[in-house]
Amino acid sequence: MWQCQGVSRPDAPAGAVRQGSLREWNLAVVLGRIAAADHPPSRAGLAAETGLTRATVSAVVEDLVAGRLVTEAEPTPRTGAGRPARGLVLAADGPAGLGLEVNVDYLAACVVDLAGRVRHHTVHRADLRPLTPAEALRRLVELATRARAEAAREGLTLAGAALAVPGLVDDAGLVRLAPNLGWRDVPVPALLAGHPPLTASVDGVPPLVVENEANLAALGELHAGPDGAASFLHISGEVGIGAGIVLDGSLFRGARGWSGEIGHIPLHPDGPACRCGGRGCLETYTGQEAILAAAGLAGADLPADTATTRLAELAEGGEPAVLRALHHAGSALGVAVAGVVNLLDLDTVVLGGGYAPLAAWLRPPVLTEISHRVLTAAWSPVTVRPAVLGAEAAAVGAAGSVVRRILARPAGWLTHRG
Amino acid sequence: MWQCQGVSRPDAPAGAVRQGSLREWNLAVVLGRIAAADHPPSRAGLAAETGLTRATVSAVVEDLVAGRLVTEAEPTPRTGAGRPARGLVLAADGPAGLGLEVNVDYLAACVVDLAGRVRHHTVHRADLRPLTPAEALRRLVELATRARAEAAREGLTLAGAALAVPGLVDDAGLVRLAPNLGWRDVPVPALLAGHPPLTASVDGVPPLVVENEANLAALGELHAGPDGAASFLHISGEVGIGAGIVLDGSLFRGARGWSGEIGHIPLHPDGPACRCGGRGCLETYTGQEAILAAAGLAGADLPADTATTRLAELAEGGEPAVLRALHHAGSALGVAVAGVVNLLDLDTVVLGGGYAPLAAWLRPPVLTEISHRVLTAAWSPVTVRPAVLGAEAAAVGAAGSVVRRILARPAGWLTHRG
DNA sequence: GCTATTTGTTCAGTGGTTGAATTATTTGAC
DNA sequence: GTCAAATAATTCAACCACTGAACAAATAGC
Repeated sequence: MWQCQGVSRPDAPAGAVRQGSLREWNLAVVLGRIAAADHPPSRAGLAAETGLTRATVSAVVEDLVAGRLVTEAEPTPRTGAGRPARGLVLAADGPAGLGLEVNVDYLAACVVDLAGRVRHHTVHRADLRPLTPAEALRRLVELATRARAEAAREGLTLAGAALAVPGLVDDAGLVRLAPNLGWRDVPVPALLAGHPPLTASVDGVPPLVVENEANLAALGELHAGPDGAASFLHISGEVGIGAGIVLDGSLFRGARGWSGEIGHIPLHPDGPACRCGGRGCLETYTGQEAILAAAGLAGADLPADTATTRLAELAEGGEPAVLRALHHAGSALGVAVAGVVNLLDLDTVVLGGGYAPLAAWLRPPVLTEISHRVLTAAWSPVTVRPAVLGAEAAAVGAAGSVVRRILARPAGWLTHRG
Repeated sequence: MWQCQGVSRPDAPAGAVRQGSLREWNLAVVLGRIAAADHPPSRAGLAAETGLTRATVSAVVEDLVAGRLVTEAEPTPRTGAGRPARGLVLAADGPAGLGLEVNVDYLAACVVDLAGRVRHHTVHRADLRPLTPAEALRRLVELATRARAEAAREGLTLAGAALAVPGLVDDAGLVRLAPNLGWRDVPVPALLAGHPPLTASVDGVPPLVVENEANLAALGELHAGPDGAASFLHISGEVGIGAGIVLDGSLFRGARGWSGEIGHIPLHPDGPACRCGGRGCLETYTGQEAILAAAGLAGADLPADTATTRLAELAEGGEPAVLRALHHAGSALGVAVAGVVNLLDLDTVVLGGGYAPLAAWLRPPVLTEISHRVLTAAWSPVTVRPAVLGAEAAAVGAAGSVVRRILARPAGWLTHRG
C-alpha cells in the first residue's frame, strides 16, 4: 500500500515522546471516544471515562472544536437535575474521505464524512477489461472530480483518497498483479500524476493510498458492522476470492500488504490447476466461475454482478442443481475457513462481496465444517454472518480509511489546518 | 493465558494519558533502546537516537539506574576525542524471569535475566503421562524452588513466572485440553495455590502466567533468533504440531489465546480421521507418529526426544525409507505453510521443536510447495530456516516473556520496587 | 599546557495536566 | 417564587516532565 500509516488507533511512538505528544495523544483519545460513543457525550462524561480531569477535557475539546472536527450537538430536552450537558458530535462539515474503486465491471467513488456517513456515492458500470489502465484511471478521475465537487457543495473538505484495486499492490502504489482486471505492473501514482487533487501531498500525508480491495472491504465492514473493534475474517467472494483480516479492530496487512489471499489456500493439493500456478486452490472450488459451472450456468456468460443475484433467485426457487452447487461451495469454503480459524483463533467470519447474497445457503455448510474441524469449536462458537455492506464495501472502506486516519491522528489535521 | 498483558512493546494507553504517562513512556523507550543495542549506548547516543534531549535522557536513565534495571558498563579504553561515554547495559543482577515447562516426557525450569541470558536451566526427564496433574505440578514446584534459590545465589530477583503447557489454556489459567499429556480441565493456578512464590500477586502483576507451549517457543525464538522484531511463523513439530505467530515483533494470540493450531489445518478434507474429530488434518501427515510410521519405525516405541534424533541419524546415513518419509512430510507441511503464507503474507517460517534437527530434509520440499502455491512468491522469497533454540525454546520463551514485560513497562517495576 | 571535542549535568523556561474553587444552568422542594 | 441541590463547564495557581542553553568534566591531539 502506498505510504499507508496504518488505519487504526494512534501508533505507539516507537521513537520518542516529546512534550507535545501528550496533547496529541489526548486529542486522539478524546476524539476517539466521541467517535465511538452512541450518544453524544458531554465533557464531564468524557472526563469520567478517560480519567482525565474535566479541565483537560475542556481544553482538548476546545482544540477539536476550533479545528472543525467536533461540534456541539443540539441540546436534548430532558436530562434530569443539574446543568444540562452539551453533547459533542463529530463535525458533519469537517474533513471527509474520498473512496475510489476500480473493479472488473465498475468504477466507484464515494465520500464518507468524519462520522462515517456515506455522503455521496456513484457507480459507473462498464467492463473495464478491454480498457488500458490509463484509460480506466482517466474515467476514475472523472468520477473523483464529480465527487469532489459534490463534497464541496455539502461543505466537506476532502482530506485524502484511497483507491481499492482487486490485486496485489506495492508499497509504492504499483499494482503488481490484478489478474481479473488484466493489469500487471501498473504504476497508479504515476498515471495519476496530472491530477493534482489526487497527487499533491499535503503536510506529508499522501493524497492517495492504493490498497487491495479485499482489505478495504474488510475495513468498510469493520466500521459499518455490529462489532466495533472485533477480530474477524472478511471474505470477498468475487471472481477471485480475497479476504481481509481484522485483528483487534485494525487491519492486518502482512509484511508487504499482501495478506488475505485466501483464494489460493490449497484445498486438495492434487486438485485442478489454478491460474496461480498451484493446484486445488480454494478459488477453483468456490470462485464465482466454479459455482456457476457447478450450478449448470457456465455458458450463460452473465455480468459478474448479476450472476450472484441470479444464483440467489434460483436458490430461492429451490433449483436443485443450484442448491447442490452452493452446498458444495460452502463446504469447500468451510474447510478453508476452519483452517484459518484454527490458525488465528477468530470468533467471527463475515461473508462479503458476492457471498453476502448467498450467505443463507453458504452459511450452514460452512458452520458444519467449522464445527467438525476447529479444535476449539466446542468451547467457543464461531459466528458466521453476511456482510452489512454490499458491493460498495471496498469504496466505502477506502473512504473510511482516510477518515479513520484523521480520527487516529487529529493533531496532524489540526496543525495543517492552522 | 492467565492474566497476560501481552509481551511486546508498551501498550497504547487506550484510556487516558495522565501526566506521568510521559515519563512512563520514555522510561520504556530508553530502556528498550538499551536492550536492543548491540553495543552499550551512551546517554548522548540515546538522546540522538530517540530525539529526546540529553537532559531528559539523563533523568530517565537516573531513574532506571536507581531501580536497578540498568547499570553503567565498564569504560571501554579507546573511544576517540572528547569525554568518554559511559555505556549503559541492562543490569545483570536486577529482576529476572522464571520459565517453566510441563511436557510429555520432561519438566523444565529456567531463569533468564533482563538481558535475555539464560542464567539457569534444569530439565527433569520423566514420562509425565502416568502422573496426575497435581503430582506433575508438585514436581514442577520442586524444580521452580531450586531455580529460585539458584537465582537468589546469583543476586537475581524473580519478577514473575510463566508456564508452558502443550495444550489449550484459558484466560483463567485453566488447561482446557492437553491431549498428549492426557490433561483436561486442569485448573493450574488452583493446584499451585499452596506455593506462594508462584501465586502471591505482587503489584497487580500475576506471578504466574500459563500459556501454550508453541506460543512461548515462538517468543523464545523471537528473542534468540536473528531477526529482532520480524514477523514469522514458528512451527513446533512435536507429537502434535503447534505454531506460534509473531507479527511485527509481538506474539499474536488470537481472540482467546488459541491461535496457532496449525496441526489441524485440513490438508486432505476426506483424509484419515484425526483425533481432533476432523479428517485429513496436517498432523495426521506430519506429526511425529506419522513420520515414524512412514519411515518404518512405527513399532520402535522410542521416547519422543530420541525419535527425531534417530530419524536425523538415519537420514544422514541415507536410509531411503526415512528420506522418503521426510520428503513426504515436508511436502505436506509445505502445502499447509503455503496456505498460511498466502493468508498472512509472512516472510519467514521457522522449523522448530522436533523439526529443527530435521530441517535439512524438510526444508527443500517445503520451499518447493511454497514456490508453487504462494501467489507472491515470485516477488518476495519466503525464508525457511531451522529454529535457533532447541527443545528448551518454550521454557526460555516463558522466562523471556516475564522479562519482556518488565522491559515493556519499567514504570510498574520501578514503583513497585520503591 | 592548550585547544578541540564530546559527554553529562544544571537550571531557568515552557507546555500541558492537575485539583480545587468558581460560575453556569437546570430540577425539585417549600 | 425563591432557594437548595445537583450537575456541567470554566478559571487559575501549582506542579510535573520535557526543552534549550550554558556549563562542567574528561579525553585526544598538537
